[in-house]
Amino acid sequence: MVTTNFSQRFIENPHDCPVTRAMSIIGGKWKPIILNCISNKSVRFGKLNQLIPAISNKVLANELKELEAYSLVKRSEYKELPPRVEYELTTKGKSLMPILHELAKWGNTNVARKIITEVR
Amino acid sequence: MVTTNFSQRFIENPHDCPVTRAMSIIGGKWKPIILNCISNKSVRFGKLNQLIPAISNKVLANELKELEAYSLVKRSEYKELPPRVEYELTTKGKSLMPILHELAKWGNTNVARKIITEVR
DNA sequence: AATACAAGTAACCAAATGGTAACCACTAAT
DNA sequence: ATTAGTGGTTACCATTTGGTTACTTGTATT
Repeated sequence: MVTTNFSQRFIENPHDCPVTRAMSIIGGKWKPIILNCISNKSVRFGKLNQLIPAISNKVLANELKELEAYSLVKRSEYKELPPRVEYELTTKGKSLMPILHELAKWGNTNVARKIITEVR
Repeated sequence: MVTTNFSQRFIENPHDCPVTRAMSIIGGKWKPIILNCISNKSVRFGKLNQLIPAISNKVLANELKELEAYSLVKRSEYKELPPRVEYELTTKGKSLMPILHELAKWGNTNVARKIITEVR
């Protein structure tokens, strides 16, 4: 049985640790940001690129593909002209919302703000 | 005013987004795992290396230094022989516990387990 | 005299990640 | 004929991150 507290447990296989599992799935530089952007509604590729201007379309495409492979995100292609592709959270993806919510909450604290402005 | 929901907001500066702030502080490959390991009690350097065997001591030392610079972790050096150094969460560091908790909770779900075993 | 322990550091190298710019397909509008 | 819009892909390169091994410091033990 695997528990949540690993403070004193030797982890032979890194993936026996739930935090390691979670981080290896959504721990990329951009994944939580992307997930957050599509957490309310489906969003088009181009719109995501606008919402996250610092990401290149190559990386955005890669990250979305990965999230789709994990079935956390659903890609819907509409055969229109010009083409339209929408991304949204699947039910599995929505199970990440408590994490995203806590991340956003903490990221809004003064602790986080100060670290960004003073240390980084 | 900065809100938590950015679905339709253009983010000129990435750090205007709370999720981006949070990820740029604790988003490293090892940081949440380290924080999780010291979340209950102070832990020695060598013990951390045992708890997270996949991390090299160079990287562990670097990550701890960064977390210390952010005042999320406190380093206590005991002038004994052989030397003893203990790491623990500061009050600020403890404010991360809801995130760590949600990460661990999600990492324990079947959704996460299946992604690890089937996709990665 | 050599070895061990703990907590690192230094030098060096390998791999992963990220970024840039150009390009493609399709059709409509100019 | 060219340009525009959308959602990418490809090739190439730069940066970041991570890993390995050896070394250090100081005392105690063998």
